[in-house]
Amino acid sequence: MTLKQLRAFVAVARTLSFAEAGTLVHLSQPALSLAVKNLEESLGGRLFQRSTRQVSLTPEGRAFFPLARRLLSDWEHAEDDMRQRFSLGRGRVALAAMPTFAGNLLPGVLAAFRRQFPEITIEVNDVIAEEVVERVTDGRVELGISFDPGVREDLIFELLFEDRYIAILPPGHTLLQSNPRHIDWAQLHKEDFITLQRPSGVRHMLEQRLAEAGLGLAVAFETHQLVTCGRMVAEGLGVSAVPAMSAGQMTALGCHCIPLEGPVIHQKVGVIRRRRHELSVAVQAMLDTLRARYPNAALASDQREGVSN
Amino acid sequence: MTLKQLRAFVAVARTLSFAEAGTLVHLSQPALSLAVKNLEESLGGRLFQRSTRQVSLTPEGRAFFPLARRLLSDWEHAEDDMRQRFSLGRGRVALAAMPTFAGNLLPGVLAAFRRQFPEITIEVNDVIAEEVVERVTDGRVELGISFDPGVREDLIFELLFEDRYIAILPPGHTLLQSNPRHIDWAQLHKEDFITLQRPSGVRHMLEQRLAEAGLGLAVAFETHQLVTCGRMVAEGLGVSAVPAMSAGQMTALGCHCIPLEGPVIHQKVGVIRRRRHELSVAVQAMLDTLRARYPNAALASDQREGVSN
DNA sequence: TAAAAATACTCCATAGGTATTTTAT
DNA sequence: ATAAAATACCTATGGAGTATTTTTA
Repeated sequence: MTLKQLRAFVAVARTLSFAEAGTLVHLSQPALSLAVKNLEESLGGRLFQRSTRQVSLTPEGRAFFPLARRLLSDWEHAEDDMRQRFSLGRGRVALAAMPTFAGNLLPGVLAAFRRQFPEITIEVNDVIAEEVVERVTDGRVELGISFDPGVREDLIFELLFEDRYIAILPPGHTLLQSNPRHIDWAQLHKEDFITLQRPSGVRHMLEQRLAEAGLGLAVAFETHQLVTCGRMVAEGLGVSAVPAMSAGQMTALGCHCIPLEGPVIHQKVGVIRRRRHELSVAVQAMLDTLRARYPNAALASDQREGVSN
Repeated sequence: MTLKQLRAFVAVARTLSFAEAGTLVHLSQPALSLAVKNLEESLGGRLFQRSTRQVSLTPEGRAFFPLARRLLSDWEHAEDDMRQRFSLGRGRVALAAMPTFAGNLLPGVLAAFRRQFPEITIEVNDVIAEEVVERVTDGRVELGISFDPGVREDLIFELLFEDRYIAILPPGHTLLQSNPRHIDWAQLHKEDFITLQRPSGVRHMLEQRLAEAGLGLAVAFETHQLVTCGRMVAEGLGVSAVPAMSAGQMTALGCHCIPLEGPVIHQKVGVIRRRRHELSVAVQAMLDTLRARYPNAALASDQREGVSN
């Protein structure tokens, strides 16, 4: 039993005429005759009762007809589904992003992506940096956006941009009166400091870097959410240091943002994926969207990738 | 997308090796390579991520795998189902039979049939003669067993046997004292007569024939069921005339059976089917079983069929 | 007698095999 | 260096077309 035989059978069963069925399937009448004949031989019995003047289904043919139609339609659906996936007419992107990115920059990325590929469903896992890495590692998501997890045999990290810390202060704060272009960590220490509680990728990263610079944090308040922290600063409860990528959000909350130096703390933010695991077409498209959004990082990451592969 | 390509894909996806998959599908490794390559081209993307040293599924391939397996298994089930039908390994016989036949001779026929084809399901419609004809005519059953419906453009009647009426009397009845080989209708009329109520094929046929012979029925009792009639006779309430094919049943009920003459009333009992409608393989087998059971009628009915076709 | 299916015959596409090359570990 | 997939090339099967025959209403 072959596909062509099945198509031939269905066409003849619909039209009850070999010649007419031929035009339907774009085949000659003898081709249909042969196809049906071979199908009948392969199944071991007649499907049509036919004279040169009339064609009708046998009881077996009648039983086979709905079955055959179903087989063909399932076949075509499956084929279509796969073609759609490959042509980005459908598909799914599962990604994880750390909250600072997910809440600030990701929405813009997703909007751009969705404009281009409206049929692709997107699942965003808004989890802390460590969890992002974990979810990529065990395959729950194909893509992660987080800090550089360091050299890992099983992962590829591709830099998108280097983030840095900025200070957030209440508008009109004394430190701002001289209208400085930046302020130092040392200056910030004299103020009530609000920070994020552990376990937070941001907090962890921050402490590590400050320790390297010989500085510690004198913490007045701790919060769980960056939003809360921002609001507390805006209300004049203290000052804080947050990743630059959340500057927009902080300003919106009523904070004043200003670059932090002495030292400038950089952290690599990029895309993490599994090594030796091909990305689905949809996820590849998402990765391309991300790259297009952060073209300045392209050179560095390309080199990095070249080495790793 | 072709069947062979799908089989190739599934084989490779199972083994994750083109060479090994080859042995599974009885194909050479290059054949598999080509098949998968063509499938990928037809779908518009890669299904496997492969180097010469290792083969793994792409995300799309992983999504396609269960789909492909399902398509193949549905395909094979459908094929199998049809082959089974044709080889009588499965199938269905829907037939209608008038009660006298259904209750007396049919069980033996069905037992023989079932011994030979245990996988065929049988649906018996135990309905009066007229209803048998109707159910065959409108296609609710493929086969009917009843009286000859007469010349019909849309039906074929094939004689199985000629039934005749027999008298049933209580054991030790006066008519039996001379131990006769047969008795006459006229003799029966002097007794209390028990008959079947209208509408019954048997009763109808009987009255028609008696009227032709110039006889009427003086009915003492009427019943709906042949069994009731038999039991009433056995209890000495009267006598009756029933089709010979129910002789076994009547004897079992305690009646004495004896041929009825003056006149001998014959009625053709046979198989009715639709003209110009092929029988399913299963029903054809049932028809053959019936013919084998009544070989004496074969000659006559073959002639009849020769004329009618 | 005419219309439609079956058959005959030819040709070409493609699937499959063998031999060989390429590639990654 | 080796094992496995890809490629090259050839052959043969079978599917599709045209022309023709057969059949039945």
